[in-house]
Amino acid sequence: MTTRSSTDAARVIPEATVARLPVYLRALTALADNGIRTCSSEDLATAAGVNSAKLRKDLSYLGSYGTRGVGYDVDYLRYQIAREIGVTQDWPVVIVGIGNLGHALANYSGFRSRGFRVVALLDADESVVGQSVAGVVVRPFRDLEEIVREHDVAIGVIATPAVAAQDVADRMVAIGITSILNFAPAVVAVPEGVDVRKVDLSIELQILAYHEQRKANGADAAAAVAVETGGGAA
Amino acid sequence: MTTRSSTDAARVIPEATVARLPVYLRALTALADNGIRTCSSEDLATAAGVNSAKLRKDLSYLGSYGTRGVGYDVDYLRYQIAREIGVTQDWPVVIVGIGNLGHALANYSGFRSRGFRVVALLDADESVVGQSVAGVVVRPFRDLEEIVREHDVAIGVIATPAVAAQDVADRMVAIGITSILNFAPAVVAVPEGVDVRKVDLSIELQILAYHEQRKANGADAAAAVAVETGGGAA
DNA sequence: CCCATTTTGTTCTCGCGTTCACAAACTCCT
DNA sequence: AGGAGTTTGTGAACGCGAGAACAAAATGGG
Ligand SMILES: NC(=O)c1ccc[n+]([C@@H]2O[C@H](COP(=O)([O-])OP(=O)(O)OC[C@H]3O[C@@H](n4cnc5c(N)ncnc54)[C@H](O)[C@@H]3O)[C@@H](O)[C@H]2O)c1
Ligand SMILES: NC(=O)c1ccc[n+]([C@@H]2O[C@H](COP(=O)([O-])OP(=O)(O)OC[C@H]3O[C@@H](n4cnc5c(N)ncnc54)[C@H](O)[C@@H]3O)[C@@H](O)[C@H]2O)c1
Repeated sequence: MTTRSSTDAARVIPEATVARLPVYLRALTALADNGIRTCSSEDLATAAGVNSAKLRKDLSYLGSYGTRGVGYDVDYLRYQIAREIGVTQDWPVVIVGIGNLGHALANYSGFRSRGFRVVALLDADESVVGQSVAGVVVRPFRDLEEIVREHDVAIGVIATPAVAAQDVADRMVAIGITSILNFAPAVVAVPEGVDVRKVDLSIELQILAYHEQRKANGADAAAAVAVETGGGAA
Repeated sequence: MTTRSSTDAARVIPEATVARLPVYLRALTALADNGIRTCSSEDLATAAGVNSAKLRKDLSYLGSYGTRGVGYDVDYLRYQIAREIGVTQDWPVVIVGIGNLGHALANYSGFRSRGFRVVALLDADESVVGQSVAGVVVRPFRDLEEIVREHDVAIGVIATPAVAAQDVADRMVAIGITSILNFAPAVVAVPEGVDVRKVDLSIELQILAYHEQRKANGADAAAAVAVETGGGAA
């Protein structure tokens, strides 16, 4: 009824699983680097920091790539996960906003090794444009459309101040970018069909602070109770 | 029965809600900056990028800080959320690994304005130690204990290469740090009672790549079907 | 060749989070 | 004062994800 290959029939991978596949991929790469050719779900789960039942369930959404009684072939599974995620070829990426963070991102070697290729660095500030960062010359933001068309870019990274984030996102969307990674602490609205993921340092720290405060309060309360009951640990 | 204040009686805030409180806090700050003194759950939900039912339910875990028929007082709610998260005072933070990313973090002004204060920058590389970054002199990693004791630091940030992450984390935990924000692409194991949060650029990009690939495949499949059925949209 | 052992793939159950829908509570206008 | 109009706070239904538990499949030894 369609020309689809049998491998993608009705496969809907849960979002929670999709978010873990890259972790498994990284763990498998680490195992391979250590010369390990086969591993059990237990081994891989430990390396990835999850429990083995969850790991097996996640992998089962991709297909049956293990061998019962044996485990998984590291290289084979690695390839299958990479194929599923879509990082067997490199994705071209543009970074907009070459300030403190943009510089760090441009210098990040992990991009290339994990399925991405920075094809351009863009900034609106004329004093930044023309600088060479990590061997790439920063180009003016207005060149975005030309670059996106030339390299068929689908993924854009926003590393501008928060006030500029929505404008940059709007421009990206208008030009045809359909996936955005946003480092600016701002909610960006995009039309249906465009994915936005947010990386927010302050939020992460504030979540830690919340739990830290609870730990302190809990300790206080426990101490208070201990005093009241006259109880003392051994 | 205890000396606890009435405000923390049996309040267990769901983790998903905790993760959104910082977003609400930021949205409220933005509203306040625009001179808005009161807002409805609908307004705030829009600013925070969530739906209003979820927002109200989240806020209800903190208490009843709104007024029916009116909405929320922006400053009052902002204070209540900040108090709940624990960012009414600043948390001292140390950053370990002053490379590309560490530099960007050290220069990030958003720390200070959101409840955190960088008390030290640390690195194991002697050629980095002594450099002044964002007005702070980088100190040798071995000074960690002294600094943590002096400033009563509970939160540490890891921005070292992946291979060093576990060692750094172990050292932090040994010294008494109980919350870690890890930027290195590595799973770090910590004892119970220590919180670790991970920020991983590559994982975020790979998740985007997965959906991007699906969009492409979906379009292909739709096109294939269109061809097969002889169907053509207007 | 058969059986014990290992390890996967899957089913089932439980709990959490999201969303809907509405009663309660407040304001403002007449 | 009373009623119309708003908006909050929450009870209930639903769906998804986590984890336990087990059947199916492969290996290797006797
Ligand atoms: N530095 C960090 O470690 C860090 C951490 C977390 C979040 N962030 C966030 O990341 C973003 C960037 O941070 P930063 O420290 O690099 O800021 P920055 O001010 O150093 O750099 C921002 C860059 O964006 C450029 N820019 C501004 N408006 C633009 C536009 N409309 N189009 C294109 N480029 C534009 C500026 O010219 C500048 O070069 C900010 O939103 C910040 O809140 C930074
Ligand atoms: N640069 C980025 O934009 C980026 C993005 C995502 C993730 N990361 C990750 O963040 C981490 C840092 O990235 P980077 O580009 O800044 O790397 P980098 O190599 O520039 O900096 C790492 C720093 O850590 C120091 N270091 C190494 N071992 C240490 C130890 N045991 N104790 C203390 N300090 C030590 C090094 O001296 C160096 O200064 C890496 O794990 C990287 O994968 C970086």
